[in-house]
Amino acid sequence: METIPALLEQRLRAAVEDPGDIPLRITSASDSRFGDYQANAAMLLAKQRRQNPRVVALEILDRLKVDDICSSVEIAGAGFLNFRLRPEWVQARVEMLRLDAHLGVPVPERPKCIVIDFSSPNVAKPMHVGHIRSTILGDSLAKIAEFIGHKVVRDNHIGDWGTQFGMLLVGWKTVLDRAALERDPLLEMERIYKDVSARCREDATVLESARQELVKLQSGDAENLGLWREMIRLSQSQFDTIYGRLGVRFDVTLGESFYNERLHPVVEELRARQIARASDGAMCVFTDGSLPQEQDPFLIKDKDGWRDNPAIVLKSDGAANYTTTDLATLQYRLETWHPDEIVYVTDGRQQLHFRQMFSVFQRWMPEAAASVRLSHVWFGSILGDDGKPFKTRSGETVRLADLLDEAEERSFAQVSERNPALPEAERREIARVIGLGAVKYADLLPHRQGDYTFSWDRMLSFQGNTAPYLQNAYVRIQSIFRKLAEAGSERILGAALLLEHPAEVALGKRLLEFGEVLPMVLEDHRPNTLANYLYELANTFHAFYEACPVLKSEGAQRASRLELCEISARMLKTGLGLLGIEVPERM
RNA sequence: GCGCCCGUAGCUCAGUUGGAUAGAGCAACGGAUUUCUAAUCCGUUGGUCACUGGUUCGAGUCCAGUCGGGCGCGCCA
Repeated sequence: METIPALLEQRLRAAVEDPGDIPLRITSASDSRFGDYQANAAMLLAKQRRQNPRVVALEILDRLKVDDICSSVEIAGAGFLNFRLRPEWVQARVEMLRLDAHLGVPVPERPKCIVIDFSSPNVAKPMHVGHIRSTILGDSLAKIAEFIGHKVVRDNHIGDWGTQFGMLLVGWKTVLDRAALERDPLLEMERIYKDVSARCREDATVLESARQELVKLQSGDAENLGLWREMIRLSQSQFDTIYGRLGVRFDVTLGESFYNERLHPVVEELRARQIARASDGAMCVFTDGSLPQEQDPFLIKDKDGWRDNPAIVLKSDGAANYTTTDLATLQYRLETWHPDEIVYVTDGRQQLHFRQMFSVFQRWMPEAAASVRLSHVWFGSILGDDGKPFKTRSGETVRLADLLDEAEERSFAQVSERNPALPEAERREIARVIGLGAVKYADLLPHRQGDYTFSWDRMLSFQGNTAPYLQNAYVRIQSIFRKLAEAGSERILGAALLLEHPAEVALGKRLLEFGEVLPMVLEDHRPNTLANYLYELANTFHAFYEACPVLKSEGAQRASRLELCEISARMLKTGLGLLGIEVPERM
């Protein structure tokens, strides 16, 4: 189904004689007093043609044929074209929307293949609050892309290789507490890592033994490989528990180690093509001078002027590092899935790394680079009330499992207070849906590039722009349907819609906007736009709910209002689902 | 020092890619309920969009500079 702006743009295009490169865009009206949609094209055209904008607008208006869609088109202000939709046309569109399993979202002409690289926890470390944004954001983008109709590959690029395993192996062999490992494998692995890491700083012999264990692992020593696999297995099982709770799944989980045999060929190619060269015993990629100095990721300025800031692809000890791993991974993904886009969901501190990596890729495989979009989707940090990075009271990093537990506990206390009569099992389930929903929504609501302040009270509030508020809108609709069933009334399926009351028309228009919003959300990788839309939808629904009694109305009006409820519920459930948030049937 | 990001109501945040008189929520105050879940809705108060200049019909948005904050800057990822 086409969106309304798309339809109006077609009409506008037919009415403009020579648009040139002026975008004939239709946007929602900035103020509902002006109408429903507006076009600014006349002002842009007037500027280019050096004409009076209102005269240009008048010319367009003269040729514009939208009588079937709009009750009025007016010229206002400096040359705005304001479109007001016919209520009966809105009604017909909502009828179409009701039959559309895609909820008004246009189907892409050519579905893309999108690889999404997100979450990426490290083996032998507990998942902590730092992983939540990547996990939730990446999962939401994957769900949105899939819903729109693209093919999605969810790829968990876990950190399962690197120098830390030398220390972990030393710790495993010398200070491992089996009972503790049994109870909480990741906590124990973290403990032995910290233990050995601390001793390495004080004792060179420990550092040396860690180095030797690492060399043994890398050269295929059977015992160390076995222990390494055991660490991965234990870690993966903990990851799976968390992902299960969050409702997150992956299509592939290929850790860094998967790319080991591809690393040296990558370095060799870069060297052979003179993209990389030796420097201080390492292989490095330097600037090719194709960009202005300020924009060049391989240059940096200090007191003495511009100096090199190379990307290291092979360390002086002969080991490759993450730039190389990422390049090998990129090569593998191109060969395996031929994606149109690869999305990397990480925190903002890695911006320079990705700019360098993308740039090396461009120089290494220019033809492939021209056909794939590489998107570094980065996000800010989570802060505590004090404005500093979010930590526990004792100053530790917050473990993700603990955070989710606390969300459910706090939510359970709320639900129990409000609805003590419900059986405990049901209160637990409601608390799970609300608690996890609140955490996810709080994370997805702010613009992802800013830091945001974590607050239990705010995210769990039933007032304002929160998950519980949105879930409540859905629950109220379900309550209507429950009452209907209890009264033994039959719902007339597929009854005609009658949008008469202004609140009904407003709700209809709002429902039709979903299809406009969702493609933008994916294009900009910004689920917060969807969150804001859903809030507006819930708000508009509540206004309808107040103004238009459903069960107390009669006949065709009642049947129509029930249909509006049904579509609203479906859209709320689907929309929240795309944010990874479930809805309860009662709360 | 250089780069990236941020600075919008007392607080937490939006702002449809340059549009019309800058919007929500919380907090404060005032209304609406024999309820379809008031877990809601309606209203009032609250602004030098950090500052200065520039670009143009038009700037919170783009450009330059200043102030303030976060992050990053050769062998961690």
